[in-house]
Amino acid sequence: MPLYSEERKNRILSDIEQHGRASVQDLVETFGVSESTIRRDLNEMEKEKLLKRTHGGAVSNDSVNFEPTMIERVDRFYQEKQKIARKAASYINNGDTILVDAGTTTLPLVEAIKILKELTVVTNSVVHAEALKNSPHIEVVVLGGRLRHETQALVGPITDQALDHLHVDKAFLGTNGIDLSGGLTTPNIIEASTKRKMIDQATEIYVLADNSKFGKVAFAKFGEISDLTGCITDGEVDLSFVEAFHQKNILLDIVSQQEEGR
Amino acid sequence: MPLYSEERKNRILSDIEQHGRASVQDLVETFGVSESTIRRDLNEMEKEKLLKRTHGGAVSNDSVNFEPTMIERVDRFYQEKQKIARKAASYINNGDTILVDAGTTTLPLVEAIKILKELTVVTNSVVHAEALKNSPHIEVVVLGGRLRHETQALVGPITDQALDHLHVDKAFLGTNGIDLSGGLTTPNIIEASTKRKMIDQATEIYVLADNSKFGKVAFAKFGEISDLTGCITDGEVDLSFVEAFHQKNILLDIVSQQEEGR
DNA sequence: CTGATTATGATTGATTATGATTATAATAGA
DNA sequence: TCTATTATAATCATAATCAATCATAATCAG
Repeated sequence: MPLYSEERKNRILSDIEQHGRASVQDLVETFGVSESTIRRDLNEMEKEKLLKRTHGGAVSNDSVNFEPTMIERVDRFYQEKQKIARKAASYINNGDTILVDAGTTTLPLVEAIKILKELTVVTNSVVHAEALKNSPHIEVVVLGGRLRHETQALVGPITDQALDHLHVDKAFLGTNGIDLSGGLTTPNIIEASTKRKMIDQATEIYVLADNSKFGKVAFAKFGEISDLTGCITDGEVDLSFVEAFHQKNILLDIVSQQEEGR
Repeated sequence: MPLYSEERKNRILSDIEQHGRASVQDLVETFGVSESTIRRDLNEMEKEKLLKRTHGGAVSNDSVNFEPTMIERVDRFYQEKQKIARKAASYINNGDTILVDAGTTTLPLVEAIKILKELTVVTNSVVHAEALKNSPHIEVVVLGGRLRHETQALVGPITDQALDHLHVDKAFLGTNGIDLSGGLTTPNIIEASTKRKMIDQATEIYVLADNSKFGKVAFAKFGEISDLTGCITDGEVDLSFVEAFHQKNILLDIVSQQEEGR
């Protein structure tokens, strides 16, 4: 179902306010409309002083957006994560029940799935839940648990226990390390336990990992590569991984790294 | 059975508020009337500021500027709630494990307790958890559950089940109605169930209720006044309540209305 | 009853949203 | 710098949607 221009503009605006900027190309992909439409939207909103137009996109006009360095830091790999997230979103269908792990890599995913309907999203992240709080057509289920201040993730026995009683079609996890022998790893042992549980409770398991995670092994292991249904990443992936994934019949989806702006 | 136009308009409005949007075509099919009629309805309701018209349909006026309305709602009795919250905070000691119910009345409470140390805060609100995310000396536990978009509260079986395994020293609840015979009530039956569970799992139970809640009875009951340890409120409370609370030996803490300037 | 009012549906020319195209402008790379 | 690439505004075509209008039927007042 197509969005009305009002809705689209609202989402563009919140996207820009959240991330400081947006490119025409990304918005085209996000909303599935033409460049003309996006440009018209941006120009109209600029007239209303809601944002500032730039070549290739627009930036936030809001004085609320302090500290350009902060935006920069958050946005460091924003483009890559955005692309990975959009690709991951393409695996999701209307009516699915999905599980979205906490983490900065999966956060753009919940942004990307806002346009879907009749979706049930289970998450162990307060931030992800907040991002979906104004999407009335998406059923949001938050796993309980102890809030880890470091990662804003909910972890621990309450989380694992909540997962016990749930089963989802697809799980989308982040990881700190993905290695052929070391498997899937993360620095925190309690988060690893929760991630493991997520794998157990999902039919299909996808990992979102930018290419810097490949070949890395962190402290706590939460799964093997063979546990996966697929992995979505970007950039150059070592041939050994490509072969190993192919041999195990695991999907390896690599989004192109064509850079833009800045 | 033909609908009267008023009835149709009401249903269109609730449809839009529920789903955030509606298309002329869908409404035509839903109500079996012509496009002209639907457009007239929508235009009239737009004049009354009940919704926002778009090409092809209409979107909710609330969801478009959800943020301001939410802030507005929070701010409505902000001064009063602030005072009630500060008073409630005085019942909390370092080292306590407390439960804070979702709601606009209890939100200032978590702001007020940030200064305390060694506190464990259990909450069923994503918003409350977010407010505490940068307080590393406070252990935050989020109850899981389905996110109710209307109140941003987590409710349902997952929430209740998470509560099963917890016990807290003090619970701080909001309520929509507090009445001598009607007890404690709230409009939503699922939220009532969660509130009931909270009462069961706490040693001391406090209700935060501004004076407009007294004598009100909402749809779903979650407890009796005799369940309470105390009630913190403001303004003028009817003498019958004062006597009843005194007789049941329940604390009734009334913060004065013109305390501190502004 | 009659005439007025109201709600509705049908018709139609006008308006809007959108995508495609193209010549121009801005940017990046050599 | 100059050139290639990319983004842009301006234009046009088209399909969807709309407002305005009129006709009809139901309802209401007297």
